[in-house]
Amino acid sequence: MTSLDVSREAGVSQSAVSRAFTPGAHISPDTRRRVLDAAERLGYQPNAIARSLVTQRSGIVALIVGELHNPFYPQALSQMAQALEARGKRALLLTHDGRRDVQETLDAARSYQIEAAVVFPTRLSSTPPSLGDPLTDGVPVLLFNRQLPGHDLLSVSCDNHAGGRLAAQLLYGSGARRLAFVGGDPDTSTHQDRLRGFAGWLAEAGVELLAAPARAFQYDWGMQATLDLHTAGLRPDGIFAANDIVALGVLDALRVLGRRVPDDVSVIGFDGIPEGARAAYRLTTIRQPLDLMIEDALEALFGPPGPATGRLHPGELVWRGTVGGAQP
Amino acid sequence: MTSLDVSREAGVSQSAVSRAFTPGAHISPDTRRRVLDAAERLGYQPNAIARSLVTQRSGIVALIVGELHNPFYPQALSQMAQALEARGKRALLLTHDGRRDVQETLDAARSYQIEAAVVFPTRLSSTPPSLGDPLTDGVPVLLFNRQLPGHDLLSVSCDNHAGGRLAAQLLYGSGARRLAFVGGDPDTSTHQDRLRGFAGWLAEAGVELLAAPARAFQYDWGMQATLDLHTAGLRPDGIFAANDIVALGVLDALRVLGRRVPDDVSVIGFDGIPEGARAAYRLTTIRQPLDLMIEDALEALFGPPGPATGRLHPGELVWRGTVGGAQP
DNA sequence: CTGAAAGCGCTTACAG
DNA sequence: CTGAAAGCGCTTACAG
Repeated sequence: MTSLDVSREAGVSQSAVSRAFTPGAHISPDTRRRVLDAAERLGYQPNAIARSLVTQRSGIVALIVGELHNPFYPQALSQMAQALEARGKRALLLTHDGRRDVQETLDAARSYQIEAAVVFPTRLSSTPPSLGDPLTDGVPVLLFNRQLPGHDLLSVSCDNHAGGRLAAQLLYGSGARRLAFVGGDPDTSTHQDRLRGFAGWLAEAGVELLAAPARAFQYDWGMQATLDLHTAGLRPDGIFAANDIVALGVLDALRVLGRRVPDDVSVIGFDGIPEGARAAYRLTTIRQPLDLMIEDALEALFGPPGPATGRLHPGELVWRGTVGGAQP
Repeated sequence: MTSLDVSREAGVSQSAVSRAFTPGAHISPDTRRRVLDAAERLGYQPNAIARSLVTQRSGIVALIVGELHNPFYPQALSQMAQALEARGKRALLLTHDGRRDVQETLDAARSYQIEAAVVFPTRLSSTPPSLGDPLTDGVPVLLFNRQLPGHDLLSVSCDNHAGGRLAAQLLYGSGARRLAFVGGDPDTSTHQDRLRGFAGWLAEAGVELLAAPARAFQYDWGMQATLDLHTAGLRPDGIFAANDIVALGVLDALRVLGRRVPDDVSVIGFDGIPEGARAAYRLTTIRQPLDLMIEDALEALFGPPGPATGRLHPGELVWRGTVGGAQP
């Protein structure tokens, strides 16, 4: 079923059929009606592939995702896909398992004439050399929630550094003085920036950072790190977890250890995943403004050229039950 | 950068360039080498859009997802995308918010000449009339983990009915006699089949089903339903939750109520999400064999025509700590 | 406003 | 094995 079939059915030229489906094309309302009716009868739909070929605009945006352990990312992914649809774009989903190069995945995507690519974090740091300019080569590439120093890629992130400072301030404000950071993947900018902010504020306040073990953004790790901390006799009274998933592990470990939250120890996370709101946790956290970040990402990719890199969005404090003292 | 550019660089015809990139094409190793080298130098990649147009095979498969509240689905989605890539297909991600018709989403996808579509469940039941044959119209459509009676769609599911029976048997085996089902979305086949299996087995055993409240596949609902059950004085000693997410809510409610698991009450879930394995839950559950289901889905879509509908995979018992008695 | 025609970048008979 | 040519289903100057 092609536009030619429709043109015959409607008694017009094939060009007219094309115009009827092109918003803003010069075509009389009457002709458009006839074409649309004929198309309806025949169940015709324009072939987006053919259109892409001639217009040189595929309308396709690559979404590259790694492991989806952290519930923050499926949500980001699905909201991004929706936002893309709202702009008339299509999302091509590509997975990246961390073993191969992101560049390879991008190359594969590029054969579909993608207009842009959004990379959702995995352990990006392991492959920076290849993530240089050749990658962008024509298509804008945006890192969501990661930054790669020394590379000229677009990027939209939460202000992790400021979030780290805020976490320190809040924990300090709750009265805690024996403070620990339970990190995530130490090779990621999110981990690094949050830690820098946290440690920086503490240093300025003259408070020692008790410990900062790091390994992975995972529940199990949060639990184990907390257990280890106590085995080592460190017994912090304030813990900043690198993200919410880790924080949940921290909280469950504290439960096992019999330490009361927030009476004995205050805990704060980062991300704002729905799970943290559950009655079993009531996690106080710094929420990433996902809606804004996604809007901004699309703006960076498709809007007028602006600052090429590192758009930062302040996190929002979500005050629940795991940090002691009064809400600031 | 087109095949013509490469042909000039390599000193061959444009056809030769095409053949060099077509596996199994008749081309001398020498010519192929020359072309590939030239392509490498110029950074050429075949245009998949143009290829799709002429071969009439886009290699694109639509993945239609709704809300991703249940962590089971992001995982299914990402594994499906990977499995597709392994077969040389591409995943076009489309969202379906439940307000609009699935048919609309599919129509939009079809303009990209998709070769197949996989629909991940949302509240599908609300739109059955439109999910008829016109939808399949050329492209095979597969419902993942849902069945739509009266429609001739492909479908791959866990054997929910058998799973429900197993849950009843296990709970009964643990000594429980006051049994409740905490349902999910009552309009879905997963909810319905699990309940039928559960209630059926109990009926045969002559055990009364205490209650079967249902609303949504969500943590909060699991919690609320359990609280309600106890407020109503029902105090079950065995609970089958419609899925794991609901089961976690059930467990947290029981914790709040001070009822010990599995001493006072046994709980079993369905799905096998990683979260259920956490120390805070140790949920006994019936795991859906995701890998097998995905393989089977691809087989149904791209393999030789087989039984058109309703492939069922038995769930696997994952014995952890929330059902009393010995492991069967 | 409308139609005939060129052309987007490929694949694939066809002839050699 | 190789090249010239037709054609996939569209959009878009171009002329009317």
